[in-house]
Amino acid sequence: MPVKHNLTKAERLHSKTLIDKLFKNGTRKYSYGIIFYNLLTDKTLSSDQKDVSIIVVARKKQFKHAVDRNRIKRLFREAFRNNKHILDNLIPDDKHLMLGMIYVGNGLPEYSFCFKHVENYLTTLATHFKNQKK
RNA sequence: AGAGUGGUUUGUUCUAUCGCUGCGAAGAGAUUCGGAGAGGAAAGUCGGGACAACACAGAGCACCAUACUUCCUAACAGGAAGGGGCAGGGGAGACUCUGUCACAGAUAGCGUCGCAGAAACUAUACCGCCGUGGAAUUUUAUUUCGCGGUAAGGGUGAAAACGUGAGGUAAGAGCUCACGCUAUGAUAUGGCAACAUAUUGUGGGGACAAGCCUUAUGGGUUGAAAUGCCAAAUAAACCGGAGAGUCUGCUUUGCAGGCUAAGGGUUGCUCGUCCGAUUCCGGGGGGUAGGCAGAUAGAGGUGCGAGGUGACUCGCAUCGUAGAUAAAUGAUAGGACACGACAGAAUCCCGCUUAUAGAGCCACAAGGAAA
RNA sequence: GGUCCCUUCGUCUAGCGGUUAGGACGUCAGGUUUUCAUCCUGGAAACAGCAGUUCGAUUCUGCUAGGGACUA
Repeated sequence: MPVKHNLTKAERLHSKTLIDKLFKNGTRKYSYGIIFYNLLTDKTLSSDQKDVSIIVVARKKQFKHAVDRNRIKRLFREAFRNNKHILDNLIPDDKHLMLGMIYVGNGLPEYSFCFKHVENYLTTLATHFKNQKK
């Protein structure tokens, strides 16, 4: 069975209040120049979103050119798109998972780098949810 | 021959799979199909507009901008052509070529010109030059102390009352004259004009206006986080300041009306003007932070023809060309070549400035190294 | 997106076009002390960059770079 690799608008975080909540209350993890945030909320708060939604951040102070910021966001979105099947059917039905990624590494990342670290993070999250279900 | 510098034009491409944002079609829907999808600078936000909101009887002041002329443009601190200055080159010369210039006014006024120097602005007397009075030395003469004249010579400085020659004088001086330089007025000729040339009159110490300023011209303020509509939500909380006087009517408290006035508007100030008691102004707090419009066909591009020295304008034909809202162009695999620079739309447009690998074209050529 | 402001020793700051660019803290050297601290003396150390105006620019003007503030 082929896995779907879509990334629609509903899977991207765009509400300002939810973003503020994520970066204020979310659990934080740092690895290899990437800061990950995740937060589970009730689905009623974000009715138009799907089960999982993400946001990618590249700081303007660190990356002066808009070209570089766009590139980083695209690479991380691509990495998430190709790895999000790991979390399929693991989120509770009444909950909604928000993910945030801030890239603070030096220089522009390679795609293989992004792919590897996003995959690692998602698998750790997946094992965490599996344990919770049991 | 090549490396280099400056200007200008251009600014990788093909196939497959997965994926993103609008649009169109089909479908009850999930979804499927078709087609479109960053730049010459999208950047800086330096000018100017379009558009929108608010304001606007009027006058004065302040503030800001511009500054050789004519033209182009919707407009501009932009552009074109011309004029002038400066620098450099060529030429025996007449002259010519190239580059560059924020290029109105210093004879409206104020201010500044450090150090050095005698003196730095109604100029100045340190040395020197000349005249003259006194003293010393035995006289010619020299030295010295005063008074007066002088800007030729000296040295200082970025800058010291125009240069050369003659006259003139005690010595000198545009003090006078000739020639020249320069400022300005008048006339004539050429040019739309800036200006140029000629004749003639008057005059002669600067510099700085990217110091204040003067003159002329122009400028209402704020910018898509503007603005309009819908939905949701709420607070007439609290603090500070001002809430005065007088007249009339009703039935005492009080209420209503008029006048002056506090206050407010006139988007900097003053006058003026308008509003002016169910209070006004300021601070501060609470809620919401979603959607639609604005928003992509426009001072549009391309080609041809005509006009103009040119910027540009006119006519005809033709093209359909991003529209997101945490924000769309990416990833993987495989080829081609020069191995891909600067760099990503956020209301739109015109300019300017800055960045830019490689390739094409044009111009420039100093010094060094190698053969 | 828009409107503005600021860059001076290592840090915080003064600076009327002509200055040896001043001060404080820090730093270095010497002295004082048995030694350290304090104290005393002395030194090094800066105008963000590039052009223009001017006899002369940290100061005035333009461009570039960096930093900051405000704005529903």
